[in-house]
Amino acid sequence: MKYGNRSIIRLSQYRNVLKRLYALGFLKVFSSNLSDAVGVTPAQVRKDFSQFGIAGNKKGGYDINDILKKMDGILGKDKVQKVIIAGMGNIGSALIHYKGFEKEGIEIVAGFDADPVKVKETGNVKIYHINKMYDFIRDNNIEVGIIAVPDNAAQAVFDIMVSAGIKGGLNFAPITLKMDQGCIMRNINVGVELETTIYFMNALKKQDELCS
Amino acid sequence: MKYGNRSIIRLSQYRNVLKRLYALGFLKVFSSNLSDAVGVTPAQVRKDFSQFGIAGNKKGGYDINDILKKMDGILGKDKVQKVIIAGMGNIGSALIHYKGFEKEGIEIVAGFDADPVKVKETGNVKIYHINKMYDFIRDNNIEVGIIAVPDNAAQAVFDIMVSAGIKGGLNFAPITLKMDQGCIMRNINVGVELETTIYFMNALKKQDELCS
DNA sequence: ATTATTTTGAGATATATTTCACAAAATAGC
DNA sequence: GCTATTTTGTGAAATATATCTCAAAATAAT
Repeated sequence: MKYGNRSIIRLSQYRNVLKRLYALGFLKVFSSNLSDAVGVTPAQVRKDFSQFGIAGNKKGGYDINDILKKMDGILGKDKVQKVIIAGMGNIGSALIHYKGFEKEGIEIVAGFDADPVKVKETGNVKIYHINKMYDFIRDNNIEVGIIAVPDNAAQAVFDIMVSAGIKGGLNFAPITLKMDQGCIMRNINVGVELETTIYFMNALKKQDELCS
Repeated sequence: MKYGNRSIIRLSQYRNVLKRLYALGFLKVFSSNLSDAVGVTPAQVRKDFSQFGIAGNKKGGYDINDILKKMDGILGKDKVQKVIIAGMGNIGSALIHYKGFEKEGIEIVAGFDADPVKVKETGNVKIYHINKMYDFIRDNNIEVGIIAVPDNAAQAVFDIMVSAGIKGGLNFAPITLKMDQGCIMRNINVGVELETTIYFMNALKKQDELCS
C-alpha cells in the first residue's frame, strides 16, 4: 500500500481543521464540512480517508476524536519528533522561535550556524557553531533536520547531516539537494512560490481581458 | 493553452539554475543537465519547454541567454512586482528582511501589523499599523500580498487585502482562505510540510525493516 | 561529402490523481 | 416497523501528469 504525496498533505490539513473543531466542542463531521474547510471536494475527503482506513458512519459522518487518533497514528504523532535547524539567518531564526510546532509534537532542539556571532549556548533553544552539528545529531539521535543556510553551503551542510544520521526534513535553500534513497527532503522555496503565483495572476488577468 | 501548476513551478526552478550557470559563464545547456540539477527527467524538461514554446537546437541544446529571456517574459519579470506583508511575527519579519527577492524583481514595499509596538515608520522598508493597509494598497496599486498573521486573523486581513485590490500572493497561516475567482493564493504551511516529511520517513523506515 | 553521433521535439503510452455516480448503511420521522 | 432521507464507501470514468520512444535535425568526425 503506497499513498500519494497529495493524500498525506491533505491528511495533515484535515487534522488541523479537526483539532480546531474538537476544541470548539464538535464531536463529528461530514466529508462536506471538511471539504469546505480545506478547499477540496467531499469525494476527495472520503477517498483520502478510505485509503488510510479511516472509516465513518453512513449518515452519521465521522467521529472527530476517533479519526484524530487514527491520524495521529498514521502521521507518527505517538512520540515527539526532535528537529534541528542549520542556518540562523532570517528563516532559520524565525523557525527556531516559532511557537506552533510544540503542540504538533515537533520540538526544535537546537540551531547551528557558521557565524560565531550567531552562536548562543544559553537560553531555551541553544544555538551552536555548525562544527558541533555532527556530534549533536549523533549524540541525540536526531533524525529530522531543516536546511536554512545559503544555497552555496546547503549541499555540504546536508551531507554532514546525513552522515550523522539525519533521515529527512525540509530544505529552504533554493537548490535541489543530491541524496541517495533512504532520505526524504521537502523543498520550500518562497521565491519560486511567489513567481508561480505572479504567473497565474498574470494569466488570469489576460484571460479576463479577453472576456471583457 | 493552459499549463499545469507543476510546469510553472519547474520553470521557475529551471530559471534559478540557468541564472547560476549563466553567471558561471555557461552559454548553453542540455535538457539532461537541467534535469540533473532540478531532479527530474530530461524528457520532463523538454516537455515543459515545448509547452511554453521554449525551443533549443537539436544536438546543440538550449541557449541559456535566449531561454532565460523567454522565461522572464513568461513569468512576468518585465516589471518589478511590489509586494506587501501583513503580520510582523517570526515569519513576516524574516520575509521583510530577506535579501533574495530583490534580484528576482520582487520588492517588499511595506509591512503591516496590528501591534503598535511592531510599527516602525522609519527605515528602509516601513512597517505600518494594519489599519493603514487598505489605503496603502489602494494608493500604491499593490497587487501581491503575503499573509503572515495568526490563523484567526488571516481571513479578515485577506478580505481587506482583496477589497483594496490585491489579486494574489502567499498565505502562511494554517487555514484555507475563502476567496472568489480572480484571486490566486498559494499556501505555505511549514507544519504540514514537516508532518508530511515525517510520515514518509516513517514509511521508508518500515519498508527497510521489511527488506532486512 | 558522407557517416556517425548526439540531442531535441512530440506523439503514444503509462501512471497518478481527482471526480462521478450510485448502492448500501445508518438515522430520523411517522 | 416502515418509509424517506442523508451520508458513506468505492468501483468506474475522467482528467492531469510524467515517461517512453524514436524520427528528424544539427553537429562533429573522417
